[in-house]
Amino acid sequence: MEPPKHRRMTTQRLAILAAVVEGGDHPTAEEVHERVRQRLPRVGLGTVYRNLTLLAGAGIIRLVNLAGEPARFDGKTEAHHHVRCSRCGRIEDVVLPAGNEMREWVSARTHYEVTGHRVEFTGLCPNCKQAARRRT
Amino acid sequence: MEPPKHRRMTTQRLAILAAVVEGGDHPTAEEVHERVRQRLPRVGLGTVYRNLTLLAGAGIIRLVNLAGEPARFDGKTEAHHHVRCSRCGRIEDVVLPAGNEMREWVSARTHYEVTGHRVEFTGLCPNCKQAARRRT
DNA sequence: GTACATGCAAAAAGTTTGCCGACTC
DNA sequence: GAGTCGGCAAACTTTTTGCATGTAC
Repeated sequence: MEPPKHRRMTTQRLAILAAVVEGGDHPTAEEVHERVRQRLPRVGLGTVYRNLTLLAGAGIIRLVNLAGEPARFDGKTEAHHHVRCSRCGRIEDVVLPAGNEMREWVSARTHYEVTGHRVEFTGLCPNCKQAARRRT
Repeated sequence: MEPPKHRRMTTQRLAILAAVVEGGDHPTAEEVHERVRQRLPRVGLGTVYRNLTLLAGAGIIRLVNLAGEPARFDGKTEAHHHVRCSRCGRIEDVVLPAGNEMREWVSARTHYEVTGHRVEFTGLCPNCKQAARRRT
């Protein structure tokens, strides 16, 4: 369970990183796999998953992970959210304003017809706050 | 692909509905299965999925479907969002205010230490807006 | 040379589906 | 009695993992 001490920059890892960053989109692991295989045909899907997870853990790429579909990866690590088309599944970036009327704002900005949004908060519940305090 | 014309209220369907509504929590399909099997031991997981999907489609329960975990179901159908503990996975309800400072507000209201939130918009992209118009 | 990384294949986890007999209306 | 529904098991999709070999440092 110990994380590795040193990272090695292998051909595969570099190609996987490039496939996510240079695409400028939000590929699934499977899509990354296809792209990488055009240059390195022997790369396995397991390797793709391992490296995407590792790169996301290092903060080099972002795990998008929208609900109800396979995970996607994003070369842009700055804070931003996403619009997803409920019909074709297409995903685009959205930078939220601080203020109100978010749906209208997003709709005007992206030319999507925004029909819904989901907000999900994460954090520590009261029990876990205590538990974390004890262990620190 | 045609949906059934008439719904029948079977013992199993009723028990599955009860397991979600009476629990007052956010069970996964597997958890619903366990609860139902205490009274009806021969119920299969497939039946549970079929009925949860059907009930959610009819708007009787809600599919929660947080990112990165198995789908969950919610007996409360009014508009509300969720806080999830990133440590133990516990999920609670949150009703959002219209205004700003959402994270602080959620934190004060739920006693969670809110460390992150995700916002995901859904709708129709420009292409699909046109396509939908054509078909209507 | 040593640890980390890859390839391959098997397995795990979550969900869907096909078939046929059973039950609801 | 017609048509929906449930039980069971198989299949499917996405992701993880074990193991022997390969490779960056």
